[in-house]
Amino acid sequence: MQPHSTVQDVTIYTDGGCSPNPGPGGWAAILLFDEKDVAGRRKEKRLKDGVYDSTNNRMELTAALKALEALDGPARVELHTDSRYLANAFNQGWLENWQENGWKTASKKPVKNKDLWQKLLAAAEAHEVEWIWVEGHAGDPLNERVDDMVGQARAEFE
Amino acid sequence: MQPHSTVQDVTIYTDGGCSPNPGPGGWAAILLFDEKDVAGRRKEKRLKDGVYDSTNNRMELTAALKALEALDGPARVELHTDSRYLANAFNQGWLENWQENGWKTASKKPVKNKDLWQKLLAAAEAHEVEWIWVEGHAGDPLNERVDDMVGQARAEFE
RNA sequence: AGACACCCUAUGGA
DNA sequence: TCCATAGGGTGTCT
Repeated sequence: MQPHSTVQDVTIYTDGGCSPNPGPGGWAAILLFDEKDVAGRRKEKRLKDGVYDSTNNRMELTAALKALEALDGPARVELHTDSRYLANAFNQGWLENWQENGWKTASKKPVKNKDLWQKLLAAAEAHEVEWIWVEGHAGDPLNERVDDMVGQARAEFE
Repeated sequence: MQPHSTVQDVTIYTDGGCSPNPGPGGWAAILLFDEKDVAGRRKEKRLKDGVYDSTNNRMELTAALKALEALDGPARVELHTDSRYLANAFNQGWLENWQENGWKTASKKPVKNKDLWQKLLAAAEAHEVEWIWVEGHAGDPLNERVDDMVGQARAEFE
């Protein structure tokens, strides 16, 4: 046995959507762990679910939240999302500003989806998360898989 | 020939914008006269132009200025604008205050666009102008036309 | 603190 | 083409 860091590396792909927006929605996440299974394949977890009525952005946030909550212990995470809304909130310091300003946007209006943002902050705190924005139609096979899963999840709530 | 008043009635639609703001800008105006042409259609004048660098507010003011300057003789004018900046300057007495205070704002700072405001005052003096504020996306077809013209004008200066 | 306008970005859809 | 969900900013005034 080799010694190993207690921090695992995880790559996560997330997506979410509603049709129409707002309306029935779905989200999905694929977690790829560094650990291998007995066959030598990268361990993987897949999550998906839906709701009868939501918004595209809430589904994008939910996908990331559920993925982070599905981690067993502290992890170094690369989380891929096609949502600028989500990626910029972390990468452009939006969340820090909102927390300092009492959750008001730059135009002094209440930040939407505050409940999810706060859960997301709590869930991300335990880990070292890198938020990676990926262009919507970038052709990455993993992203196409997640997209399919969102459609499947959503279909059960139409 | 019928006798007619020397004062004509004119309805004017104006708009202006920059993209980005500040940046390349355009303005446009549609003037609808009461006179009919030989086909019995309301006579109409359309104006538009652009500049390489300006601000949204300067473009809104310019649209109104150029429209008033395009009138042949004294007129009763209904001028439609979606700019509160422009409409309030005339309707809320801002301009009167500025002239009395040596072109200082309520917070003692120099009024911006003084050059355009002064030309506008001069141009409006010859007429009886009613400044009508219209909500930006009110769905009025004439306003949509003017909006299109602004885009066209601006496009030549990008 | 308020208002209007001008935009910029991405996603989700019809 | 259109709309909705969301954010950032500037131009201007009271």
